[in-house]
Amino acid sequence: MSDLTQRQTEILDFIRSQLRDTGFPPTREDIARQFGFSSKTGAQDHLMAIARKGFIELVPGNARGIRLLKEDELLLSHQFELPLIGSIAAGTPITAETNVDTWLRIDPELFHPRADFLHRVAGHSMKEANILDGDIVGIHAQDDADNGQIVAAVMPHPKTGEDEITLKRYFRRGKKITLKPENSAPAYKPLEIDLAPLEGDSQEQTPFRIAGVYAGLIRPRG
Amino acid sequence: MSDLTQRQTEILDFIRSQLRDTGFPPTREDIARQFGFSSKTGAQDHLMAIARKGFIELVPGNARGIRLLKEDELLLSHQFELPLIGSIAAGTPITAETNVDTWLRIDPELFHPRADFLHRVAGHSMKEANILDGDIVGIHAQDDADNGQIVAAVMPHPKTGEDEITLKRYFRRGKKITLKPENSAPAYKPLEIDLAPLEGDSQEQTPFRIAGVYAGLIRPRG
DNA sequence: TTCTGTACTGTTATTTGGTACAGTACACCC
DNA sequence: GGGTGTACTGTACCAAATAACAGTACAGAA
Repeated sequence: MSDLTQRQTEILDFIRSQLRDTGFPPTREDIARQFGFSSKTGAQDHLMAIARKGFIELVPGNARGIRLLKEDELLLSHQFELPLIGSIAAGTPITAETNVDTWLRIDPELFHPRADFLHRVAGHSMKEANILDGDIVGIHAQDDADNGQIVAAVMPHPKTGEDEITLKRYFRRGKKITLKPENSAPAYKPLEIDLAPLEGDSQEQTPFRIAGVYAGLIRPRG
Repeated sequence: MSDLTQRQTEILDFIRSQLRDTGFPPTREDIARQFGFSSKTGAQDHLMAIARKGFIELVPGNARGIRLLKEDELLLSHQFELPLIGSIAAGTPITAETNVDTWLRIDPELFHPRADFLHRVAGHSMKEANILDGDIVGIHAQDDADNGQIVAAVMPHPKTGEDEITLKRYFRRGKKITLKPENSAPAYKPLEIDLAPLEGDSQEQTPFRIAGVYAGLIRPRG
């Protein structure tokens, strides 16, 4: 299924907003007026292109005969849902389909900052930050962080070598990064990373990156 | 606001079903055809009656210019939402409209047991159960609890006398109930309630009831 | 008894709206 | 260089749809 062009997306959005505001779809003339076309044929052409790409259905001979398709997914699934990310397949972006375990119906805007994905915490390394084993944390995607923030770090598992997400408190001083667990038990040791040896080395993959910052959590059991 | 007649209800239902099925409202002719009228004026008369009674709005000069009113609740129907309960008006059930501060888009089934409503925690009395000030807890509505469970208890505030929700760990031994905060600081003292004097006393209001059991939480900030 | 509201039929005027045809211009791909 | 797709303008026709006017019939309330 091909994608919509910029203009076609604008027009589809206008149809959506008209449906929301007025309760019925716009006419060709409504669309032409909205976008400053002097002829309704312009609108018609766009509608036929959008229909051909499968985003709407045009009902011939019916005034305002525009039916939105694939809106169930948009309205029910993705607008108010967040992907739960488990393990991360090599070379894929975090939120790639393959990494999504499931979608949970939670409004992303509930978190501050807004959550872009979720991750289920395993283990007790952040216990003293009140993040417990089994909690589902909301992560706001960004590739940098301030000192002292809790970040979702992506790095290979020491044994399996597979990329995984871990939560740690982030500190940076010059080229030295410290990822600190929030558990004072001796088993939990801060991780020190020196960026210096990696500089200019385009072959070697940086073994660590920030996927985002901690934005809150859900604890699904009483 | 007067009620609709049988026929008007049928016609309003037809408009709803057309909107659901086709994505846009019917014309006067669609309605006439559906109900076997030989003239579209019949449909028009009904529409004007339904509009006069406030159930729809007719947009003059617009084909299919029928707008459903009072449909918001029906459409987004709180299916994947939970009410956030603040203070509780005297003599109302917990989840009564008046007690609902807002609706949050969270799937009730995310919690175990299923959450029926949410409550925002104020204060640090449950700190050692890892429930912090500002957390939003999910509550599964039930009027009893097992020993050691965390419950949402409803009782009058000691100063204002207004009913409010507090979280406490619940213990019962015979007629004696203990509501225990999870904070070992000396300011937080267990509350002892003796049910015995209340028995058979129908005049006196029981000053405490269980609204439900703790089913998990959301922490909306990083 | 009259008035008001519901529930229609029948006809007609007028506007709204869909759609076809003929162009122009630009960008990208092979 | 030709083909295809996008992004429009401009004209025109005609079916779709609204809306107004004139009725009929019945039922319940004042």
